[in-house]
Amino acid sequence: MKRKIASLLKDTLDGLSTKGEFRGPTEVDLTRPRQDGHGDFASNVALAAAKAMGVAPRALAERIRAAIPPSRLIERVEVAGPGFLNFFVSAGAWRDIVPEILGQGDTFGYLPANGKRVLLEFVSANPNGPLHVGHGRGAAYGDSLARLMTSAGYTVEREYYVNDAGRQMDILALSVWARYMEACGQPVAFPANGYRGDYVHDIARHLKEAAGDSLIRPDDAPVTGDDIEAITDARIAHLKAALGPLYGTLHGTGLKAMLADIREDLEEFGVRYDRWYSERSLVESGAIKRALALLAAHGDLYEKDGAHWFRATRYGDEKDRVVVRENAVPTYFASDIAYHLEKYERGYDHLINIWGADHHGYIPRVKGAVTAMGRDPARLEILLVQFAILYRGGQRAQMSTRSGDFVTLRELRKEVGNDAARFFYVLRKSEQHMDFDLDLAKSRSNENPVFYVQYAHARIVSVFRQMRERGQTMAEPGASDLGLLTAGEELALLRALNQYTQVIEEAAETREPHQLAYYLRELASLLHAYYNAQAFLSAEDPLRQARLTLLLAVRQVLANGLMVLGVSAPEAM
RNA sequence: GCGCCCGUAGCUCAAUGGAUAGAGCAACGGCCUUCUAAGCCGUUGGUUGCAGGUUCGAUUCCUGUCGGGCGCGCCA
Repeated sequence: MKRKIASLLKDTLDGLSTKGEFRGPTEVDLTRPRQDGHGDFASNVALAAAKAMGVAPRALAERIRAAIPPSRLIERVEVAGPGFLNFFVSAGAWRDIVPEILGQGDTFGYLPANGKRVLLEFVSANPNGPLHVGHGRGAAYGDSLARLMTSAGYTVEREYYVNDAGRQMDILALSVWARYMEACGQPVAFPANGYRGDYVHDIARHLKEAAGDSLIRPDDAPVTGDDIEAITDARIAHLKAALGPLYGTLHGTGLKAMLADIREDLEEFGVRYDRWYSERSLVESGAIKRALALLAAHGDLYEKDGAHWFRATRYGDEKDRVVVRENAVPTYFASDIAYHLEKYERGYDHLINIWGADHHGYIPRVKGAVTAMGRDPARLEILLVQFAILYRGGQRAQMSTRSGDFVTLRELRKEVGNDAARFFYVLRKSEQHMDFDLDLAKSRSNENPVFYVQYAHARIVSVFRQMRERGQTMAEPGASDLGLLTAGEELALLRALNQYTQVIEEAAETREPHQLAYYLRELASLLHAYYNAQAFLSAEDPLRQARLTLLLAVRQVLANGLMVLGVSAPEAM
């Protein structure tokens, strides 16, 4: 609808321009006014152009108004305020959306494919513990964005980058080994910075069942000083030497167990990945060497203090960054450079990374490396999801994977259900710090707005259930006379239905799923008001048919919108 | 200290550079012999942290300042 009005206005302005009666912006800016009396759409062209033309805004607006040709779309156009043009759309034009929705069904709201391939990488949490509620926000946001962009015409692939190569995984292995030794009746000192969660015990038990006592070794690593990190590194090195090839079994057991847990958790949450991309595979394929060679060829690598450095300051970063350590082991950053190069080589039109806000300082170096390798950094979009600050019993709750003191995503899902959790997460825009009240989120109360939207859907289904119970029937939707829909609530609903496609498009382009969540709440609100104000089944026949047809369209849009957010549309509550 | 994000009603949050800044929850008053009351209708609630600037017009853009979060590893 907006597009139709905009083109009508644009044609008018073009006409005036050729007659020399208008000079101004060629792009037509059309907005939806907040206030009822200001029409359905408003344009500020007269305000914007008046100064340059040296005329009064209202007078110019009046001239434009007079030049707008009559159209069945428009009931009237008013000049208001300082010089706004307010368009009032005719009821008939609004009603056209109903057959369109019913004709397209589940695919209503899908924009034509735009041929663009997008890679969306999100969550990518280290597999050294279960996902917690902080990861849940990234998961809900990323998956909703993927669905949203799919609906907006993109071809989207979801990817999870598995950090299976680093020191953190060695620390998990060491932690599992310590618990394993305990389980074998040979307790050893638990690493000071090890992972203390219960899941480590579980993995250790499974390891004992599978490997018996074959991994028992004396805990006699030479330990000196009081540097916790150094002690841990020494123990890891010692354990690797003591276990030999069996270290791979230990490491692999921890990794596999955590990955399986994360994968199952996400799938139950409605998030399915197209690819789980292993960091280790980059080491093994030589991709890291290749990426570093590219940087070197570009003159952006140098040696200092026995390490290899990327000249990140050349690309706007605060300092240069190490890519190969003194001990010849590449850093995580080196893997990431190779990973991004590989993403570019796969030929996507656009790359999106969703990161936790704590990684924002990492952006300049990654973009810098990409630029240095001759790739266009503009094609890499990094979206940050702010932390959720957790409150439990009115107190801030600490979240630490190390200590094992955290609320898992699985626990939250079990308490509130997937629907409530997903909706709750995407109701806040991602860059907003979010206060997550666990007691509120876990209480299955009507304070959770997802029920409000789902109830609207269930209510409509229920009307049709009642209809059948009363022995009434509904004719083909196309046969009803929608012209009978003249009540205020009906026009409000029709207007809202006309907005849906626009909401999808804007939410996708701005990467803001919360826009859709708010829209659905608004649509649900209009439905509830309609429900309370008008009778459907007891209305006279032609009117009843028209109203039921409208309800079908509303139900369809609610269902489609909820689907994009990964939330179910229940038939009954 | 430097950098990034945020600051809007009692609480949690919206608001595409536009007109009188909106919802939900909380509080208060109404609405179930008729399609689900997880609902509806109404009332109360604001110096958009503060001070400047740009603009016909600023919650939105710019500068400064205060407050909160995060980052500034040869961790990932």
